[in-house]
This record gives sequence, structure tokens and C-alpha cells, in this order.
Amino acid sequence: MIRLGKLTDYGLVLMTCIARAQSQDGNLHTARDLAKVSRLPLPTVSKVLKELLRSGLLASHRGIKGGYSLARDAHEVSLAEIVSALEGPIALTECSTDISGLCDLERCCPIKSNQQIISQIVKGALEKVMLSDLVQPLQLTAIKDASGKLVPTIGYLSGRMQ
Amino acid sequence: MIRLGKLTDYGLVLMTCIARAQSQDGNLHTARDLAKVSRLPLPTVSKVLKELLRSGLLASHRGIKGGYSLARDAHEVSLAEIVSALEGPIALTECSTDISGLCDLERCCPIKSNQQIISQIVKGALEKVMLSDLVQPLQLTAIKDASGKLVPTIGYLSGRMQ
DNA sequence: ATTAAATAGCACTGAACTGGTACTATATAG
DNA sequence: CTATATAGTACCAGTTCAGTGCTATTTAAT
Repeated sequence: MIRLGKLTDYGLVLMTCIARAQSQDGNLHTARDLAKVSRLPLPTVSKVLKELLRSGLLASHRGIKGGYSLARDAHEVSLAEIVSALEGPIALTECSTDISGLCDLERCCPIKSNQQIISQIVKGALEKVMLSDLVQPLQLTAIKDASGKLVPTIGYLSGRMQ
Repeated sequence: MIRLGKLTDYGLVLMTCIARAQSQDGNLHTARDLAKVSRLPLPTVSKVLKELLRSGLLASHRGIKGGYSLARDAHEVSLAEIVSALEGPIALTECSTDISGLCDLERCCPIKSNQQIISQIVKGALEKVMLSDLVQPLQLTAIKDASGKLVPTIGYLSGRMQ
């Protein structure tokens, strides 16, 4: 299984919660409130929010009446950014990053260039989905590429899905 | 970083090695030979090959003059299959699998259905790349979908890349 | 038949990573 | 000045993973 850490999962949930609430009241949201809404333990929520802040995806305000809010509009934040913020650069293997010296095979690895491309494919897929898309239900659809093959993509539902 | 275990990485390298060699001589390949070619430690290579065998991606022949070979043509094995064989079902989070009871939020998780779709996107991307594609260099290209957006995809190089 | 070489299938271990927690410092509204 | 919130760091425990070792089984060649 291609793993995404639990904290990243929480991050997606929290960002979605903030985006949902913010579209309604536009206020700041304390870690305490978000923990209650998301039903996640407060310390963990706090930790994740700090990470998201550090990456510039959230804005914060200290002191009493403080809290967190989205730094950008939900339409302008991709899943790739959220994942990168909590997991580091998106790459399927260490070899796929630009950092060298991580892999013994580096000199002669037969598939290095291909791996980078594979990572790019996955990254591209995540870049296509925006935070705003998570606020409302999505539907998986497919389009045909130049050669007639089906390419999975996403789109909004015209009716209700669930 | 979306992680793929080292063993899975090795699996991709080994499958590629076998596919490359097989297209030339068509013989069986012993774990020992593959370890030498891939420059990976023999015990680990052996372990990975056993896994790939168990998943039906490889065929084996015991005894002296034994070895491994591809169970299917390289054109008919997708990366998704290789990854699944070594990592389990492709899903970005446990929530995305069909197994229930793994997540406390299950009852009220606000983005469960979306997560399943996200996993599907990534899985779809991996299903589009076949083992045979790894044997020769790939190039990342982009096509336009119905709405005019660019969709990352892959294609062969007309010239030399490296 | 015997032997050598190869896969099959365990079970084990050491290390790294991750999720989670605690504590202290800092800022701010009232 | 105080209560409440974030900021930052450091730490701990559990789990997972890569890697190893050992034994059984199969098979070709002698």
C-alpha cells in the first residue's frame, strides 16, 4: 500500500473542516474547536496545525480570541501541497528526489529516470485536486486521451451522490 | 513523501531486469544472477522474488538449472500490480480500503468518499504504466482533457533521451 | 542412487520511523 | 494583570520494515 501517514490524513480532514467552516462564518478556528469537530485528540490536532502553518497553508493569530484560518482560498490549495507540507516532497522512492547519495544504485540504477517520471505522474494527479474539491463530493470520471485510452480524472456531480 | 518501501523499489528494479534479459535470451534467471546484475544483496533479492512469485507475477522452476521468469508478457503487467504485490492494496490511507473498523472517524469522517476517489486517481495513474514501459526510457507528456486542462501522461521518446 | 544447486517457507532480530505527549515560551484581548 | 491561545522543542513508546538465517523440497547431472 502506498502509505500516507495518519498525520497527513488528519491534515486533510482538518483543512477540509476549516475550509467548510470558513465558507460559512469566515472566523478563526481554535485548535480546540477543530479537535471537537474532527473528533481528533487535541494535542495531535495542534501538532498538525503547526506543521500546516509552517508550510504557509494556514495563517494564525495568537492570544485570546486567536486561532487558525486558511492562508489562501480553498480553490488555490492543491492536495499535493497539503501532502507535501506533512510528508515532504512527493516522491515514491527516495531515488526519485533530487537529493543524491541516498541510493547505492545511483550510478547504475536501471530505472532511475523512469521512477522520477512515475512520481511525477502521481504528483500531477494530486495537483489536480484542490482543497475546495474536498468540501463537496467528487465523482470519478474518465476521459479519452489522444490515443483513445481512458484517463481517470475527477469532476463534480450534477446530482447527489450520497 | 508518499512512501514506497525499499523492497517494492527493489521489486521494480528486479522485474525490469528480468524483462530486459528475457526479451534477449528468454531463459530463466536465478536469484544469484539477478542479485549480481541489480547489485542488490542476494537474500533480499530472494525474498522479493518469492513475494512476486506468490502474487503470480513470476513463474519459477526449482532445482539445479532452475530460476525465475515473467509469468506474463511485460506489456501485460502494470506498475499497479507490482506495487500491490509488494505493498498490498493501493490506497493512500487505511480508510480508503474496504476494510472497516480501522478508523475511529468511520462513522462521521467528512472526507471518506473523497479519499477513496483520490486513491483511485493514484491507482489509475499506476495502472497506465506497464512493465514494458520501464524497459525503455519514458517521457512525460501532457494531453488536454475535455475541459482543456492539461493532464499528465506518458509516452515513448522518438529520439534518444539519455 | 547420490550430489550439487536452486527455490519454498518459515521465524527472528535490530533499527528506524511515526504517532502521540509533555513542557515551556510567547503573544494578546479584555 | 490575567486568562487563553498559539510556538517551539524535546521526548517516549509502539509498530513497522529491512535484512538475515535456517531448514525443507525439488531437480538436473553424474
